[in-house]
Amino acid sequence: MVFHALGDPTRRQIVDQLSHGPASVSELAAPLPMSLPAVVQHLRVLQDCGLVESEKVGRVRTCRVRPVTMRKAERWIEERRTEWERRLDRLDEYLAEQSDK
Amino acid sequence: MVFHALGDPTRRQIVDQLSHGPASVSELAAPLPMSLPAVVQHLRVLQDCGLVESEKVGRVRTCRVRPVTMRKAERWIEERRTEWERRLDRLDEYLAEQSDK
DNA sequence: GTCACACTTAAGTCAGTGCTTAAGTATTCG
DNA sequence: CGAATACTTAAGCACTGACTTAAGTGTGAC
Repeated sequence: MVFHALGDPTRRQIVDQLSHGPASVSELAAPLPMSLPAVVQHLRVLQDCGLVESEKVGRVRTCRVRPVTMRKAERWIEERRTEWERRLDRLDEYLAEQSDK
Repeated sequence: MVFHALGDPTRRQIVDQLSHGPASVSELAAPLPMSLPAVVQHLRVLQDCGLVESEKVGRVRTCRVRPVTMRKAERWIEERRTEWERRLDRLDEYLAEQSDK
C-alpha cells in the first residue's frame, strides 16, 4: 500500500530525490546511511505499490517516480478531507437558517 | 508521522468513517473486528500525528478529523509529483527546441 | 580472459506494531 | 448507594519491518 510505503522516512527521502529526476540504485543509496541491499529493499516496497518504476539497462537500474500513483494517494486524502469540509458547510447553512427563524 | 498513521488499513477505515462526521470511540469500534482497547490504540496514533482530535464530555469521547493535517499530507505528495511533472515539461520544451534547429 | 562495477539474493537479527486479556477509573442512571 | 456504561491502563505475545553481512549474478572495460 502507498501510505505504508510513504510511512518510512528513508522511502520518503528516496521519493524526494526521485522527484528531481531519475536516478540509479547507487545514486539513490549514496546519501543514505545504510547498506545498498537495504536501499534495494526500500525500492522494492516503492515499486510494489506503484510509486516508483525502474528499468535495467546494462548493469545499471534507473528508477523514476510514477505520478499517477502519487495522484491516487493525494485523492484518497483529499476525498475524505473535502467530505468533512462539505459536511461542515451544510451544518453552517442549517444553523444560519435556524437562527433566521 | 501522518503517512505511517495512514499506512494501517484499520486507521484508514477510522479516518474514512470520521470524514462523514464526528463519532464516539465505541461508535468507531463497532464496525471493526477487534477489541475496544485496540481501537483506542489506533486512535492514539491518529491523534499523535494530528489527523484526528477528540474531546471528552462526561464519559464519552467524541472524535473528529483535522483537515489541516490532511491537507499537509496531500501537499507533501503534490509537491513531489508536480516537481517531477515540471521537470518533464522542461525536458519536452528542450527537445522540441532541439528538433527545430 | 579477468577484473571491477552495479546490483541481486539469501539468511539472520532485533526493535517496533498490532493485537489480546484483565483489571482499573470515571460518569450516569435508577 | 449500586449497577451499567464508556472508556482507560497495563502487561504480554506473535508477527512484521528495517536493517545487517555474506555470497551470488550479469555487464562493461582493458
